[in-house]
Amino acid sequence: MKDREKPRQDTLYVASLEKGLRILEVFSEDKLELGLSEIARETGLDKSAAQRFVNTLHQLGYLNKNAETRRYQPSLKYLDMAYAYLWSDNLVQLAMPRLIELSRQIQQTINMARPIEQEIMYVVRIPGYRTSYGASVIGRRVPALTASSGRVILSRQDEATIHKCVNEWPLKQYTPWTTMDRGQILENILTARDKGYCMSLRQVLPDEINIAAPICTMDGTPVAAIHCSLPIIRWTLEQAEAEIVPHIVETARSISPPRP
Amino acid sequence: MKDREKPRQDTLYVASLEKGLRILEVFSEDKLELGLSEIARETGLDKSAAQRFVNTLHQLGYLNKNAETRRYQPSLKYLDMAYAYLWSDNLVQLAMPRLIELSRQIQQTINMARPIEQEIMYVVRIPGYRTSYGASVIGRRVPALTASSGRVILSRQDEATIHKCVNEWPLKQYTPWTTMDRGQILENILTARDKGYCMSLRQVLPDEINIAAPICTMDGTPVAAIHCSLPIIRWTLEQAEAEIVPHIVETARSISPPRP
DNA sequence: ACATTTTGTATTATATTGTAATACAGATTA
DNA sequence: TAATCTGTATTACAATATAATACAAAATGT
Repeated sequence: MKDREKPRQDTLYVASLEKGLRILEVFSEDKLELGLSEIARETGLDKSAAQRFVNTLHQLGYLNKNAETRRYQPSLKYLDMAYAYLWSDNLVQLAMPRLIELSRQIQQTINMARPIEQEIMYVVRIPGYRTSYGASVIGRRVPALTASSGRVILSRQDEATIHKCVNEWPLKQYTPWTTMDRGQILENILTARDKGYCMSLRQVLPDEINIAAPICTMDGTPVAAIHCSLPIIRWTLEQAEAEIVPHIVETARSISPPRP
Repeated sequence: MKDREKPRQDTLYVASLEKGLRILEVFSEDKLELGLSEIARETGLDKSAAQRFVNTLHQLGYLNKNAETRRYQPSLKYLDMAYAYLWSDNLVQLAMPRLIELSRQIQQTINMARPIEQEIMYVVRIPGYRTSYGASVIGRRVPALTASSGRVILSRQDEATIHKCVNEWPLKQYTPWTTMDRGQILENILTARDKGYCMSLRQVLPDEINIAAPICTMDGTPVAAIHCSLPIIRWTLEQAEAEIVPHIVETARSISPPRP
């Protein structure tokens, strides 16, 4: 916790709330269950502060306490937030029936993602046959430059923005084949811009082909993307292009949000 | 906001955190976008407090602000919580591949739910053909007595508990056919106890048959349930019993968690 | 089995932090 | 056009959250 962002020394800023939320946020894929000291360490709070905030969150029902180990875990209450979000995002609401229909048509895993900062986040996941657990969980973030959805969203920005982002945004190596060369990524994005969809190979999961198409508002601003995952052993790029791409592109096109 | 629960006048309790979380929680199915005054009204906070907390949540990125209307909405950050929860719940992790396999086998909507207080909450939803939006969103809560999953979970409690819950827990009328008679509900639960699964008709959605089976720990404690939804126009109870029930029951049985 | 460290819990005096009152401006409505 | 209803900004004040303790209970290593 070296570089603490100071969030404005404002009288309208409630620091206690931030600290409490830092604790809620600390739980993640590799921090599933934490003790008081670990929480203090990970959040940069001192022991007393951690004690008070964890206590509060426990009393409010956000953290479950394992009586034996005295360690804490996120509770079901975390999902209340997901529910609130999913209802308030009318793009998701609009898209859902079409995504279900699409998954039925092509019988493959379908995802919808939205850009957030320099990443994309999965907001809808309809698992196909043999979907891995990680690939079926909503809320997952992947660097925009690595995910086909992120690339296809970027491809709808103006060229200056594209170059800037390709050069500056973070990358993450998920598989031995994840492209770490920014030149290649740029090429992939420019191809996507011309074709209207993005195809990528083994970027996040080792055995997958991904095909993504953008969802834009009326004025052309990209606000989301849908993509499907194909097992690489059963599909060639040509097959995918012929049989899958038209469905993805058409479904994405059919989802034009009422409001940006 | 008449009956405010006082959460213990404890020096280890941070009231500011609670107030901030009250704001995060206020957004829901019918409160999708709120202005400052509305938030103040709904949470019982005064205008100044609402101002400070909303401001903080906005700066932290939890609330998106519509610049024109000056109203607030839950942001994508809400889904970070869902991600953290879903990874920390190893029952969900264990169940997911089997639920996917099940949905492939019977080609119907599959859900998994967990009990929380007097309700059940959907934690996994695998949509089938023509699934409505509300039926595909995780985090949804339904009174345990109304949902087939809730009833089948209750059916694994001891008889005294069953009677107590059936008499005291809340009901909610979702359709004209939702059972509001507690005697009938008790009967349904006792049948479920004997048969090992629960079948219910038009309880939450008007055109659905539901079949639920419990997931229990090694010592028999019910901790979750899975259930499927069948369109009532295409299935009779007899068909469902013959073709669907064995799959649901077997899948539920096969999911025995490593830890309670 | 023991000593040692780490972790969780409880209590306090202190001032920092959040508070509520107020005022004003921009929207919205009548 | 007047009258509300909003959102925003600024203040002096004190209640609230704070960090420093100390102790107990586990976990760890020898």
